[in-house]
Amino acid sequence: MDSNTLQKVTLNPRQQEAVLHTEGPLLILAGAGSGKTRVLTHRAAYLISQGVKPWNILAITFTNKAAAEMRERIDQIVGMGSDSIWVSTFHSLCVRILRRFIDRIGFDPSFSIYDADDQKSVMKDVCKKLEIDTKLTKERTLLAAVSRAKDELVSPEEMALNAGNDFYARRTAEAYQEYQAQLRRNNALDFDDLIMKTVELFQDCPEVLDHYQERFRYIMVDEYQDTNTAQFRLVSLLASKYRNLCVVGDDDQSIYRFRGANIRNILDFEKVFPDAKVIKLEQNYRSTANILNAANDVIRNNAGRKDKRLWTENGDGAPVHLRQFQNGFEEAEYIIGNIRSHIEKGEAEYKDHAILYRTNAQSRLFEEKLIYANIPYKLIGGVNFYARKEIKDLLAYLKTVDNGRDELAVRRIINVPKRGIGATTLARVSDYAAAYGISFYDALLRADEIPGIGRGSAKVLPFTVLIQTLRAKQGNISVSELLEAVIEETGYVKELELEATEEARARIENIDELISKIRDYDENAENPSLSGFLEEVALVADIDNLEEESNRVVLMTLHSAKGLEFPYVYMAGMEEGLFPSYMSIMADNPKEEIEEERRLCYVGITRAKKELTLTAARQRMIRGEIQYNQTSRFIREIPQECLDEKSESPAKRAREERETRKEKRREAFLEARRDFRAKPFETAPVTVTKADHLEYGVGDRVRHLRFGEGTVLEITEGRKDYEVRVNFDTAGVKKLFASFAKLKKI
DNA sequence: GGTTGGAAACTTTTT
DNA sequence: GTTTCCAACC
Repeated sequence: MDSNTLQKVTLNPRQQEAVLHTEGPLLILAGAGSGKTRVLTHRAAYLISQGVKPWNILAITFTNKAAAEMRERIDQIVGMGSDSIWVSTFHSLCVRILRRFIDRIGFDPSFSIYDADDQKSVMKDVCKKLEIDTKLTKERTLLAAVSRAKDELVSPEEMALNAGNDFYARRTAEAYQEYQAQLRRNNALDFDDLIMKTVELFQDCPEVLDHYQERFRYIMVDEYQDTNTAQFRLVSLLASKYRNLCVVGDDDQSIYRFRGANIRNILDFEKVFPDAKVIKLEQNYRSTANILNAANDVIRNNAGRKDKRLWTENGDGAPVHLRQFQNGFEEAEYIIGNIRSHIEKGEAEYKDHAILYRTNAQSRLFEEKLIYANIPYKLIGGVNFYARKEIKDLLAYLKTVDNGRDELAVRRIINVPKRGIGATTLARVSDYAAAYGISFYDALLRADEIPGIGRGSAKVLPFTVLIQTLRAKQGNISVSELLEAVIEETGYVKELELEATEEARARIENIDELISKIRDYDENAENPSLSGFLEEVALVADIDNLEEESNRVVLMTLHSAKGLEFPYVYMAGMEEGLFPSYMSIMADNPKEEIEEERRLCYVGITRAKKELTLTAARQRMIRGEIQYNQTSRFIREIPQECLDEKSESPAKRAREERETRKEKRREAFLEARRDFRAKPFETAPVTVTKADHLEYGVGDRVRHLRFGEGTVLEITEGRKDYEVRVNFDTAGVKKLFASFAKLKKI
């Protein structure tokens, strides 16, 4: 590709400039919807056309999903050699580097990666050991302090020095130190360590740094506004030799300050790299003018931002809709009704709609209403699939097989299933391990030598025999066979089958999904290995599972929505105290915190392509208490002329009716949700699974979640699904799709 | 050593 | 309203 062909691929002048500027530092300030991924991918293609070797290019993103997307788009325009370009998230890049070189800084390359749950267990242990009263100082607070320190590349020793005579600061530093010691004993790193240790490695081993500097001569960083100090240092170290660093970001979309993102990284880029070229992309290709004006006028209220204003050649479009309701139920009902009317009129598909909210807790109401309305949806966020108990249990077996020093994993499963090994026995084992300087698991292997264990050792034996057998098999069998062996030997699924509750069934389904995920891994990974699989698992985020092909309404937090776009966007819960959150209003530095909330609002608004609807409720149940909230200040910041405001009439349904039905519905909801939720690892992009047969036929009596009982009038077989016509006793005749309706024969 | 019930805490966002 | 934790019981 030369600069002439570049003209043909419809890049605007600013975008072209960014693509053509290949040498030296470059800051691209890319407003929402301004085509930055386009620029990045074309830039990669242009670099290669100029003779740059594909393997000398590194592109860093924050999520696997973004990385996969960029990879795909680069493949499309680059063709040959594109797969040698490294497109990676910060975390997987670091893991890859550390697996190869971490022994240089005294770690074992087979380290485990600890998630938030694991971190909490470790910190709990630390508090016990240091006699920190967790009623006064929460593990969470300590972990947050540790995380912040790591984001800022502050070591435990430095933290101790900085603490001076402040008692709490000193205790925190002690906890940090002990926490690191425990991780090291378990041969584990937490998320923040992945970045910090890589920086440490680069600083301590110039030859390793040089190796990667030579490797990555051209570096691009996406979502630069979300980098923290450690990530910034990492990138600067890598780029310091050839100085070909291109960062793309939008200071107005910086929404991860709470996670350590340092907005100064983008605001001060030109100070750190005085020779940096700065290019602003302000033309928006995504939204209508009304939506854009709303966004511009909201964000304008923030101080200390880079000056820019998005514009578009698109038409005004519909006004931004604003609706206020009596409560959250009506809000949800309205939104779902609105979505349904788009579908019925044939204006849009399910997947064209996204419902965005501030907190995960708000999703439940929408889920309920969507189920009743027979609308397929995909929920992003909440409890991560890999954080579920059953999944963590099984993974802990695999981790124990993989890394015997991961004491946390061993302790997690030593009594799963129940083996009758008590706290006393475990304490003795622990003491023994400490006394002989061996790992917890190795101490278990010598259980019969441990004094004071008595019968305990007989109980430990079957466990160690199981693990040893699995270890012997490892290498000869695939990862999925290993997991199946674990399930078989432990009787994990059998036990759940015996329980026969709704919850147990859901757990079994999750396990089935884990099995298919591992099979998928075995078949598709380049070099499938147990450690490789565990690593992949540790680094996925829920958003990575959002498949564009699947036709479902999407539910997620405003944070998760960054980088996505939808024709119809609903921002729910636009209330003071909820959004902006109570926490931000009451913070020590409310100005800054509210500015962050405002950026979040800006992100939400700019997700919409065609129509944006803002909703609020006058009263809302929060933690079982009713709260009365005013509409969000952000609504008031939107100019009247882009708004179309209507107040909706009170609820049609009586409240008492809700109360009496509540219990029944809860059960039904839990059951339906289990079937309804999109499977995290659906391999085929089908949206419905047509059943082999239906358990009911014409003339049968059936029950529907919302419509109650009725008689089946007709069943027609479509290509993808059965269409069932039912005459409901109270609701009349309805046409339903079998896979969504979940009709039960009675 | 395991089970159970009730109190307490929790909710801002997550790679 | 839901989840987590802990003490008292079996």
